[in-house]
Amino acid sequence: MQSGTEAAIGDLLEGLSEPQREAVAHTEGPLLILAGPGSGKTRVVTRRAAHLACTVARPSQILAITFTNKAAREMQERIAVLGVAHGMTVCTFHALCAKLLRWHHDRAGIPRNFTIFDRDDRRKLIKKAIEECDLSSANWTPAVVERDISLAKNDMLTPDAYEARAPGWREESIARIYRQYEELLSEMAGLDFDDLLMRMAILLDKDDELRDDLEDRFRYVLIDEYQDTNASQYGIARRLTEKRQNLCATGDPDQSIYGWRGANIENILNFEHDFPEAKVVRLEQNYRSTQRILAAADRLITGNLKRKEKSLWTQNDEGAAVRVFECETGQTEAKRIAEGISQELRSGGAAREIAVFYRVNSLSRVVEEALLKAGIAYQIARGLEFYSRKEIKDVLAYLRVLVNPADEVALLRIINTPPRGIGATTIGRLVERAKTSGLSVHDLIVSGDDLSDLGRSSAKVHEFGKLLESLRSVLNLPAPDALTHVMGHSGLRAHYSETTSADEAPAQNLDELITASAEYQAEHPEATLLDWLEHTALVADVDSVREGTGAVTLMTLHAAKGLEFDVVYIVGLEDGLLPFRRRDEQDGDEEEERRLLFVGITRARKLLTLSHARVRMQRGCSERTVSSPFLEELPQDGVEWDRVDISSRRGRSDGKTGRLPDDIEEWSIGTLVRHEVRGLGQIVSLHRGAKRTHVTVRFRDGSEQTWVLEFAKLTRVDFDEVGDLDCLDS
DNA sequence: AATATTCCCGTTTTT
DNA sequence: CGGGAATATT
Repeated sequence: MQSGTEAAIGDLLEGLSEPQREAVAHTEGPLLILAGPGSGKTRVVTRRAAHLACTVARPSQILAITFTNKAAREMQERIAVLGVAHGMTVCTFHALCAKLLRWHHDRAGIPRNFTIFDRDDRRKLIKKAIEECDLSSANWTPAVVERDISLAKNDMLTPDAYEARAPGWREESIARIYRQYEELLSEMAGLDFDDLLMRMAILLDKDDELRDDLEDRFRYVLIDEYQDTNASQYGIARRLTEKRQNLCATGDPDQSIYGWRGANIENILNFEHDFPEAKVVRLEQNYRSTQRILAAADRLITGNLKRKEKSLWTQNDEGAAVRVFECETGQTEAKRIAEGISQELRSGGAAREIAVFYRVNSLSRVVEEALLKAGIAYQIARGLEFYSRKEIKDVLAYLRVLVNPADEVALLRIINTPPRGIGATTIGRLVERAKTSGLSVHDLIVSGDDLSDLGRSSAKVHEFGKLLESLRSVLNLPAPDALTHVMGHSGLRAHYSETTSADEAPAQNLDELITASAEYQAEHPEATLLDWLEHTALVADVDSVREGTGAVTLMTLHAAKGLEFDVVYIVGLEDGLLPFRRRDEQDGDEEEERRLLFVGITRARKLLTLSHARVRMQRGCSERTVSSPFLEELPQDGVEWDRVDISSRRGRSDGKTGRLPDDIEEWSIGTLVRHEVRGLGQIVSLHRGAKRTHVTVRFRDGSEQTWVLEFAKLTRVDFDEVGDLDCLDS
């Protein structure tokens, strides 16, 4: 910051386009950077942070907030290269809130040792809340209730506010469950993901002194992916920058893809209204993709009404045509992609520069199988998979209980893991007893007083209590040592080693967890066990994507945001899948789906391939598909349609997708039919609509399924044929 | 109480 | 198809 500063500042402004330079050089006051894909946003943002640190601020006064740990890490690294990172705070919203809430727990009115409840924990607790409200979880699906509560929290609605906003029979019940759930959380000193944000937003709202302190501490705030902020995050952003208005928001309305998580695209659209003094910079030149890829993206996104007009342009080459593969099944689709990738690799392409994106995780399977068969190495962006493994959650649950004894979800997980003779009835009694006595289950167990009514089990429970006591000492150890100790003394290590012959993965995963914690400890020497535990709760899928692994990357379209690859495949461009639509056909947000595809397309630098299958197998049955309307929104020029394997398809070859209408006469209730996958069945109902006929078939196992007749893979079966089929089937 | 078996249900997308 | 829960078995 002293000598050579002039030169350093000069360097930071070097080699930038005019709008980029403007953004980097901006210091005081609100700034909105509308950054199209591949427009060098990260470059601008990191340089601007460095520039601030060289001119008007100390690094410690700069706060940069991202949505994923990966983005935070990358930003930190790229600022470090510029030589000024030290002391800057770069982290995710969730990590920031967790830290601040821990630090200011007394002001927030929560215990210092709160634990973060993940999705599974939350679901268990919601289930419990539903039961305690005397509602049936058959009618009140935990998943649905969970979604509603999460959305309410993202909008910063308390149960009362939620109920007041949309009064009704359903809302009343949800609000009751919500209240009960909050009660349970607070008893257990737990916060879910949404709480981290909402509590922080509320705290900043009401605690002037704290807000003042934080505003003085963080004088320059930068928020990445502003289009994905929800009400809580927006509240935090506003409150943290009230005094100085030094908020720099970067984002792109066309890449807003988290509406389902409560993100409000209006936050970025209204930025200039919120900050009338705001300077707005548009980064529209694309440095990433070929002309043809960019043209496809640009043409597609024009279909959206809710957006800020942007004209994307590039000086890059025209490039190869965008390809559209039409395939017969998901399997042939995957096979063709594997072939394409093989070819790419043979001609010298690097595997790490190739990616496959899909709308839903379940589509990864077919692709994986095809890549495996073709001998192509791949990595999947699923960090969560590791942390959601049984053995890993078991160990972490021990630590959670040690840190926060009130954490009943974790306690019930480990009370009989590994098996120690404490069964369901005993656990039920303990929980009941805790409820009536007002003690936590943990205290009940550890206090050791008369548990004699538990009979033979009381000794085992007592023993478990002693185990917990003896493990307490690990709280002061570094994470790797604590883990080793807990794994050894709890019997988990032995438990998972015994089963080695069948499956050795669990034992290996335990080792891997120790390694991971050691890595973390090395990176953060000051960190406590609690810090590490918090860290494990806040990892995301994308965070696990490593660079330079020499493997093809597979991930969801959501996870792909912010990344780029030379070669990109996007699979499953089928109506209902992309754009995704729920089964109960209340249409989703088509504009958001379009943006999602836009995000996917714009990840590609050189070669883009979109594909769809005419028959898609999902949850065990194959169904006919309709190709995505988005495909028709692509430009005519520069897009090459490839329907090469269509000739190999079975059945009609007249090009019609459904049966002729007069055919329908032959289908009625009682008709015997055969389905490709499910076998023999009988039509039990038939509903004729204007365009489509819905048919419900009951199979021999008693199950029923409904299809659109025109698309169903059903064939009529004659009575005399049935005898034979019967023999075959039985 | 622990293990083996069947059955039932479902999901976008994620911090 | 696959995971988790209810159910059957030892």
